[in-house]
Amino acid sequence: MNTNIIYGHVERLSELLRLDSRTAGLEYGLQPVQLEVLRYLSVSNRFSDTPMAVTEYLGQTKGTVSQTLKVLEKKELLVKKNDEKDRRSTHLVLTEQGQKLLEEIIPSEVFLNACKDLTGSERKDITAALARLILSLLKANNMKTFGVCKTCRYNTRTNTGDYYCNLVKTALSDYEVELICREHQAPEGEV
Amino acid sequence: MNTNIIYGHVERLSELLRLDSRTAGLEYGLQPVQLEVLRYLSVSNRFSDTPMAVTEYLGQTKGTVSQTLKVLEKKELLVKKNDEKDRRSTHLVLTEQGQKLLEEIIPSEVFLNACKDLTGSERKDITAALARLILSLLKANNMKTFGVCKTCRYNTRTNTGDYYCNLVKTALSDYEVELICREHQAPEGEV
DNA sequence: GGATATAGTATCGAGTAAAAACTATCTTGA
DNA sequence: TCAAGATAGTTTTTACTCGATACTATATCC
Repeated sequence: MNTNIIYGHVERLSELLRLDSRTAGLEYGLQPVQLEVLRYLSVSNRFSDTPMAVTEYLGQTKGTVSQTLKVLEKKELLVKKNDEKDRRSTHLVLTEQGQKLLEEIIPSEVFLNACKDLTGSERKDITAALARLILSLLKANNMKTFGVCKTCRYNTRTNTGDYYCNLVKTALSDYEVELICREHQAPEGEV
Repeated sequence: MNTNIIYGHVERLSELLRLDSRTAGLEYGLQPVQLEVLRYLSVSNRFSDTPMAVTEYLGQTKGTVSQTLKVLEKKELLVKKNDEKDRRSTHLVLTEQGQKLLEEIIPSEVFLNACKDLTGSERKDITAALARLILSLLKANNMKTFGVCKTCRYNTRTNTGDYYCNLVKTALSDYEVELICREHQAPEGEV
């Protein structure tokens, strides 16, 4: 029964966000999914900024995602850059305009007002609760966690203190370890 | 900044639920919104089971909702009954088939598995956190709370112990006070 | 070096959602 | 009391989402 209540709440919250997102994107002619893609790309690292990564993130089909990206490209909110090593693959980079638009629209005025209504400890609780639920859902869906490198089991530090990814065998900058990676794996033992 | 993280989490959760809902409804040819309408109607009271109430709940336009309802009616998951007093108004009643379908599909297997992963206290925390966030969002959107009569300021008890709504001036059964009402108002002081 | 896997695109069809125009009924106020 | 306006709901049109399917191009694996 408890589960039913949680489901109901998540459904309600989901609908409210969709409404908010739809309204926020409206004046720029952007759909909820398009905003979501922009937000994802703004925080994804260089191994995770491809159409296929977006596809996995959204859980949609690649054809659908391809369409969405085409629209965003046409609106000049992102550009496609060929991968130098793998010529099948393209990287999606937000344009300055795209980055700016995203910062303007999200979070929306309404969402910010809603958060103002919360105390600091409420925000902390809510953040933790959401993260916990998302993790369980991802696990149940056999979906990847899309966490940032800093929290990944593959991330290590060299004796000079630099970050190094053991999966792709590459050094990562202080900036990069804060970005989302499609290969992210929680440390063993955690969930 | 905290706010940005919350927004991101809600967006992610929202996308995951949508995916779940889409998958769950797929084999019955039902869309996420349609499931949402069915779920709402299954827990709404006799003042809140009209197309207009659904419209308010979803935050969509009445034309859109009218389309959705038409589909559900055609699938024989609900029937429309004329209001006896106000002939403009119709009540939406789930058919046995509709009720059964809803119970079968929602929450989905995947969602249930995700919840199994949570401890009792985690569930409690998550439920509370979601409720808190939803309330703030509704407030910021100037939307109604859609709570159950039992928690409404208009709900009172007569000296015989029966429930009575001071807004619509009607007695309510023990069953009815557990249903959602579109006129729901939190007691004064609470948010 | 040929089979297979992977990244991505193009097209089509079913469905969502808003906007605007419409009907029917109810309420209100001069 | 009856005309004006408010309310409940439908229909039509248009733009967009998303999945399915079929397609091209490149990479990988025996």
